[in-house]
Amino acid sequence: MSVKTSTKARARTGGDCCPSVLAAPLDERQAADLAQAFAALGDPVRLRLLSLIADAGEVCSCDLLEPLAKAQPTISHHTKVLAQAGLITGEKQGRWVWWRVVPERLATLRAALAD
Amino acid sequence: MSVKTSTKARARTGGDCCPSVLAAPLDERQAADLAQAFAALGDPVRLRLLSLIADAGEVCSCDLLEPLAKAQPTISHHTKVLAQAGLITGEKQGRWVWWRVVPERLATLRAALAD
DNA sequence: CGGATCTATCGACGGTTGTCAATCTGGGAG
DNA sequence: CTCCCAGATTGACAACCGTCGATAGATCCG
Repeated sequence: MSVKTSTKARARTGGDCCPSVLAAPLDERQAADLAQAFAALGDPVRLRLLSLIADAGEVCSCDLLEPLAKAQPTISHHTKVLAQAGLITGEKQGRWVWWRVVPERLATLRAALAD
Repeated sequence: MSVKTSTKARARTGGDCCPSVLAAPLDERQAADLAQAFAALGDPVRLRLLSLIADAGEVCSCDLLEPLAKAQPTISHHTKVLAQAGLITGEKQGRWVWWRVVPERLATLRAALAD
């Protein structure tokens, strides 16, 4: 199976770098990676969370509690999911954690939806 | 709060047409709509299913059973989820249902990940 | 009509997920 | 050192999700 997919897929998608859903059938590995990222976006609270971080540039978790109206462990859970999907990154400074979006990861997902 | 967000958001996103996660904080409605679509993409089997449909242009469900190695009700379930998210559309012809992708919906999601 | 085929629906089962109260950790502030 | 605060972790619970066997509906063929 590797022979069949490699030639076709590489020619159209450029290999494993940035697979596209539309260009050629995904193998299990690519599908699993992309699915994890899309699943992270598949929750309204996380989407708004990401949106708030993007809008502010840098946000500490404490600033997210009020606009999202969720308990602190819930916010912590969601930031963890987004971070594990590579969509945000957190830098600890003193007592606070400063969250920022990872534009490259978003670009990867955008590319996956394009041909 | 409606005053604050309406002016800002409309100016940067063009209203409810094609909201962007990065441009301005999403309201609950936009977040819920986008989250449903991204959640539909958040499963490896559905991603590969979408990929197969896109690659073939038009596919009947029976051609999806073998490459995905899933039972027929499972395939039917996944096509339903993708269709409800607006990502694919099915046209019944005789005994078969021909599935096609909806490029406009994918474009909406791509726009949501851009600024 | 009767049998065959494609698809959708139902019911059930196990696993995952979103949520929060309670608790733990670690880094300032006094 | 002690207290306080930001954040992570744990445990628990309900809700949801992916999967499949069984079944039902629809359509074609002989």
